[in-house]
Amino acid sequence: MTKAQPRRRKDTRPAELLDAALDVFAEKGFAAARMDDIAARAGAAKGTIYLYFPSKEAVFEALVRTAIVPNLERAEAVADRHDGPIGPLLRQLIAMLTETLREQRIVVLPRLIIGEIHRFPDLTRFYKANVLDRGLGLIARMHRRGVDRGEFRHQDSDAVARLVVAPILLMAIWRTVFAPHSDEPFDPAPVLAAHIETLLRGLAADPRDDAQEVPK
Amino acid sequence: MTKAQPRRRKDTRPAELLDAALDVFAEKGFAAARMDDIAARAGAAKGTIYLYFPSKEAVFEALVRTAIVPNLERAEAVADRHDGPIGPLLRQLIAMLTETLREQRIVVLPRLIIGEIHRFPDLTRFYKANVLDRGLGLIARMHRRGVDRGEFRHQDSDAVARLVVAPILLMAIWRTVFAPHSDEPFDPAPVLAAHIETLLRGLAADPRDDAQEVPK
Amino acid sequence: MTKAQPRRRKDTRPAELLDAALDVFAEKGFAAARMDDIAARAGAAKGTIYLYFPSKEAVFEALVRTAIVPNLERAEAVADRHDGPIGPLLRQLIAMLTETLREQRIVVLPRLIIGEIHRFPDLTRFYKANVLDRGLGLIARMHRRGVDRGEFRHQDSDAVARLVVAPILLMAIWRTVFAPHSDEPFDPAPVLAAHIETLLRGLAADPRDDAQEVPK
Amino acid sequence: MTKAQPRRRKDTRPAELLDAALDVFAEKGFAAARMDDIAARAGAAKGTIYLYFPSKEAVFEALVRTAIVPNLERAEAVADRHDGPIGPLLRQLIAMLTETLREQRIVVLPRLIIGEIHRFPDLTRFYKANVLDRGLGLIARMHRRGVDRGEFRHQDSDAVARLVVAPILLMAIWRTVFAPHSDEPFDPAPVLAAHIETLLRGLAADPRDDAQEVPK
DNA sequence: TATGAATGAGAATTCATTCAT
DNA sequence: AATGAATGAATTCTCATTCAT
Repeated sequence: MTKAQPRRRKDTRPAELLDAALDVFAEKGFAAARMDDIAARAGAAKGTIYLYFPSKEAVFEALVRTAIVPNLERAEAVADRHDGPIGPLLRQLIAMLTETLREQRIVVLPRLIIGEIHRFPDLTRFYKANVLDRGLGLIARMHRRGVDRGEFRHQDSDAVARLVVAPILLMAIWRTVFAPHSDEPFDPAPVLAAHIETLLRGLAADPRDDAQEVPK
Repeated sequence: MTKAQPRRRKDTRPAELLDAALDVFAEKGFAAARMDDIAARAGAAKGTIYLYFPSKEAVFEALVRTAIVPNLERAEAVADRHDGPIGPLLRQLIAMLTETLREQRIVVLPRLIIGEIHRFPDLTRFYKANVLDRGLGLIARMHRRGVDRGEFRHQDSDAVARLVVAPILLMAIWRTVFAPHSDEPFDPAPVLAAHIETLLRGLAADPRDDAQEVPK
Repeated sequence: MTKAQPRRRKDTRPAELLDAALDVFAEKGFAAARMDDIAARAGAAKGTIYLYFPSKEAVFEALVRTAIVPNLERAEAVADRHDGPIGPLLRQLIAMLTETLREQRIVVLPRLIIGEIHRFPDLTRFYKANVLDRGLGLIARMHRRGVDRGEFRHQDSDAVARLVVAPILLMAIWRTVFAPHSDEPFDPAPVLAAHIETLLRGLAADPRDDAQEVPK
Repeated sequence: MTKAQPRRRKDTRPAELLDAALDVFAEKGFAAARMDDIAARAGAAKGTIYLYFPSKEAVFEALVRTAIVPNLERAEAVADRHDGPIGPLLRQLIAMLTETLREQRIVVLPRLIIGEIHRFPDLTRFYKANVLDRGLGLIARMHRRGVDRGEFRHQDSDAVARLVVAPILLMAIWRTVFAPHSDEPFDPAPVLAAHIETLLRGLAADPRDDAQEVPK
């Protein structure tokens, strides 16, 4: 009954569909998301999705593959350009990650990935290699640089990298899973402040160095 | 046409079924888990589940409601009994949580809950109130006690509580989601060591106090 | 959990069960009635029904077989004993049928039988032979007697018998099917009055004979 | 794995499905009718039904809502157009109803409705208001007109309306319920003749007026 | 390219029936 | 005689996928 939009630019359609898919997956999870829903939210017919993606699985994979890497590349660019003490860089990277996850659309991805990715072995490997190992590797390298500079104590840098991101990811999850069903709004600011403060003190070679204010 | 073998196990059956459900949900997620699978793994017929739980949703709810609170109560008992410096208590609580999540059966729960609980508003509220707020509250109280004793710096105790658990939960998730699809085995020990070390230094009023070894 | 009533008199149990079955079938129809419901309403356990009836079908059959014939026999007794003009006898038989169907428990039977009996070929034959043909036959014989006495016009007595019972059965159906969902209560009295009045005038050899009042 | 053959029949499909549903409901009753059966008889797949009706209940409702009203409207048109004595009109209306119910497809509806409609409260109200009250109202109005013209005796017209239809409905029920399980074929003609004859004599102000032959 | 009617495998749920106690 | 836990066949409904238009 609906007349198709005259002609959709073939090259923007996939992105529109993935955009819609993100919303629907976020709302219902992978299994409960219906292709109909995704199509409807993208203003397309169900069959149209199959012109661009061979299956529902493929939609999920494409979504995960495309949604995060660009953000990671921005972080890498910042780190590459950086010079000088590592503490402030770490603050900045944490701020970037936090900022990314503040965006309403993206914040659901950690939950979605944690909840659903285990059924996609290929995607899991891709994600681990191209997002997690790469992102954690970046932070680990920065930490190692800080150790080399005498700024940080000597610690297992790969382990430290996990400590850096854990509270931020958990806040994102909290916001999508529990905050919507809670009475009081959740304010991430104090947690973020405590995280940076505690982390940098905990990492510092001489903790006294790091009594600066939390930015943001 | 029917083969009945009533083994008169009315009182043990629910636990057996939830046990089986934990495995199946862990393996497939909520949506992909089939009642047939759960029944089969419990050595029962499909219909038997419905003698004890009115729906698949109810099985999930019962599982989440019963699986965690006992562990939390053990932690509370330890904290109640504790006297003296808080640092070692915090180490002990972290060790308990880690130990609980080391058990193969339970480790999947964080992933399962994060991935699926959003479709169960009542359960979400229950879980937030009876597990998260309660568990985080316990840690926050301990931290506050440490601040009062002059052992810890003054910080937002509710925020700190999140920092305490975040790396441990994320390790549990890592183990169920990414480790199975990875080549190298994942060793949580160094992360745990770095976590305790960094955390206690970061929290300490005088970081130098806390140069002890990680117990593990 | 319920301790069985010490010992149920074996001979009253079937009747109690059929009594319960009547209520449950009436409320839900045959297919939607659960053996559990019937047992519960009879204060027995589900398995108990199977001590007396081999199947749900058998319960229905027993119910239909036993519920009506006694009423019919009472009518036959009245007719056998009767002497004199047939008009008043017809009034009395109509009143008896009406009275039987006024009883709340029995009124549902016409609907139940009409709705469900077609799935029970044996029962259908039994019911047709032992209730319908027998009841209609009784009325037809009475009509024929009236014709012979010169009281009624000559008409097909078998056909007339159907005319006699049709409005009464339809009122019973109306009461169970439509009256419960209606705002105004349904009053069968005027229909019954009109029926007797119209019928006896319609049958009478000389209609003028039958201008008496309707008894009610 | 799937064989799709969209024959673009969106506008005729619902009617085809209801047609099939009438047959299947007639044969098995509502509860025992399987969606598979209905689909198969309509030459469609099970899922197709759900494109047009949200549930089995909805199919039944749609069937009842659409199957009868048109017939009623034809009767109203006849009555509206009618002028002159009411007796012949009544004969004609009775003949129309009889004729409608002679059609093999429709004759099952009274049984079906009586047996199953009680589980559909909305439909029951709809049916009572739009079929029964409307149809009985039509006949009652005609009767009242006959009383006004001095053609009929004074009687409760609403009650009379029920007397008019009762034998016809019961014959329809007889034909679907008992005749198929009976040895001798059931011939409605003599009952119909007796009905019209008896009724019109019974209603007539001066019964002698109505010694005409029964048509049909 | 785009559509959406049609398909049918698949899964949750129900409940008559059985039988060990 | 009575019980009620256990069974599993049966049925509704869902939705990813196909393909004629």
